[in-house]
Amino acid sequence: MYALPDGDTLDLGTLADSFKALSDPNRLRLLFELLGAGLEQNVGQTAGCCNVDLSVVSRHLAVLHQAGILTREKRGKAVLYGIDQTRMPATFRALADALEFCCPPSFNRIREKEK
Amino acid sequence: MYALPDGDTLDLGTLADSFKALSDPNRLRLLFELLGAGLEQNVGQTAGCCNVDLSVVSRHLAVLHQAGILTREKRGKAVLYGIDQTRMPATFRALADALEFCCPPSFNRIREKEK
DNA sequence: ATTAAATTTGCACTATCATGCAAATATCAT
DNA sequence: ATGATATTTGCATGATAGTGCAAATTTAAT
Repeated sequence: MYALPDGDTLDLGTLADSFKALSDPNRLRLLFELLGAGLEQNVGQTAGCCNVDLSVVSRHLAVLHQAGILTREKRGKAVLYGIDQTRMPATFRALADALEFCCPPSFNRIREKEK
Repeated sequence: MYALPDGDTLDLGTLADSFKALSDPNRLRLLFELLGAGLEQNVGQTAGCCNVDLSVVSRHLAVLHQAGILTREKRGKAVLYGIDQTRMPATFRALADALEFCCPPSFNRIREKEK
């Protein structure tokens, strides 16, 4: 559990799992596919972005859901995935802040000069 | 190459590599160690956060540097690592925006109702 | 009840990764 | 040069991950 400057608190294991879920190119393609669509899509529809077996897509989407990145909803015989907006946006922003405000203003500039 | 709403452009392979670098608990510990310090530290100093061999820490820090997350500077017989503020903060913010603004305002709320 | 459509699961295979230990390398101090 | 300190590299090992294919499962339609 890590406390961030803005008061947010991050669980390390959970965070690592989220990043692991995002560490595969095909999973990133699936995420951007859903981002571009702006709507929830079923497994077959999102599969268009990736040149892999449908079963692989199914597994990838499940991983992204498990990691809290996608929502999942059963709708008849289809399964709809969408962008989960509850956790990741805030997490990304907290990390951006942490990286930017951790160090003295001259931090990276000084390093550049010394190269 | 993906274009984001705010005009930023993301290379998928590079992004996947960054996330992969952040997908290991010990590497996250090292990152937060440096964040907490707020200063550049050498390998031995950062190693305190992780109960692993020093060689493992050395490799982890190298991975984080390769991924553009840490800066690396040789200083005498020591190697100093620090937070690299050039790319990741902007990337995290762009992703946060993309996730938040991709979908209609009611996106996740509707899903909740239907559960 | 059968059939069709969408998704998941089991299995096998290959590749990559995290780790520890020992040896090697680099740099500084004496 | 010798020795000390900091880091890296080679090697082996056990674990995990991405993938394709075939079979199983679930749900809707006829």
